Amino acid sequence: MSDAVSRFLHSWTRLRPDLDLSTVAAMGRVLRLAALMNNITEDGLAGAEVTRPEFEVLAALRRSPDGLRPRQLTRETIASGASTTKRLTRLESAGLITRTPLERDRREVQVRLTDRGRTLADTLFAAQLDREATVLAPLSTDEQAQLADLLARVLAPIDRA
Amino acid sequence: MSDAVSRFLHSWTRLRPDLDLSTVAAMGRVLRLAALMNNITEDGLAGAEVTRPEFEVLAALRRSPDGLRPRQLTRETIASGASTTKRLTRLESAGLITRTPLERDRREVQVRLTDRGRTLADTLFAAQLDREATVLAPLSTDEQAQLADLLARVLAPIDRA
DNA sequence: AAAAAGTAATTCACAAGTAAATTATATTAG
DNA sequence: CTAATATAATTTACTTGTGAATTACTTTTT
Repeated sequence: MSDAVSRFLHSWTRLRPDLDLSTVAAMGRVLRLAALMNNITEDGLAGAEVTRPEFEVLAALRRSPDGLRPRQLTRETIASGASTTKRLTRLESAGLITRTPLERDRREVQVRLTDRGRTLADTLFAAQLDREATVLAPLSTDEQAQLADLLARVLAPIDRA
Repeated sequence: MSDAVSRFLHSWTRLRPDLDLSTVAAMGRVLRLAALMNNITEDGLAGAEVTRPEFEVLAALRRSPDGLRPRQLTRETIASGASTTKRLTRLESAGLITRTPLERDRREVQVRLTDRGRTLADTLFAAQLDREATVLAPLSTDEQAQLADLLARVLAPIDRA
């Protein structure tokens, strides 16, 4: 395999034969694939009404029919609270979401997609699935499932709700 | 599996049974694991002399004994040129790297680790390997190799030098 | 050899992200 | 019940990242 990580590994093995580099082969590639996929997504969203992080907020809301609170969005998108507030302010003034204070606890806010927000989320999500399918094309359906399973086992302990 | 992505998938399947969500199981987890691993790395580097992106520059330089040019660092770290310049300026004034104009083409610059930079890179890299090993612990050595192999095949077409 | 085109690094102007402080509300302890 | 503590969202002050313009060359064309 001649990706950047295999060159990386080769250099390190020669320089530091004392180190156990076995994790780099897997984790280095996870990090690199994610960075490249994020670039591909951003290119695909060029000219769209929202950026990639904003799209991630829309996608999280799309699959929660009753909406979510900012705190949950922060966790789902792995961002800071401050950045969630900024994205919500931007999405609200673009007419893609609404924010309504909760009755039972007025510190909290319920965030919901507007109709326009839902339509946009659906359009962009379909395009995102296409981009992901293109990138994953080198693997068979079985292999993709195998990959998903291995990753799920790594994630389970560190990605608890 | 009860990670965030499996809940994500479950919701989407109910909402949009028309979509082919098979890619999300794998790619969604790649993106999520990378984001969580980056957080873990940043926590681990708290109090260190460099940030995670700066560490990535040091690591790329560490495995290139003759140094690299900014352009190559930009590609290796998947960043913008402007951001590479900023990081190099910062690392240079911290005494961790040197920048020397090349003889054969004076537009270019050779970036090299100082002794202190190399020592720091080695220390931080060893700690990074430990963190990665901890995260990957749910998988056997064989499974980690299998994961690496699947990812390498996805990366090969999109990660050419 | 001069002009035009191309390229590497940097600078500039601005956008996006975050930790820490603040505001508003709810919960717990005395 | 009041004071102290805790929590959610936001604001503030600042850091980091980036596209586009600039600078300093090098290469190609005529």
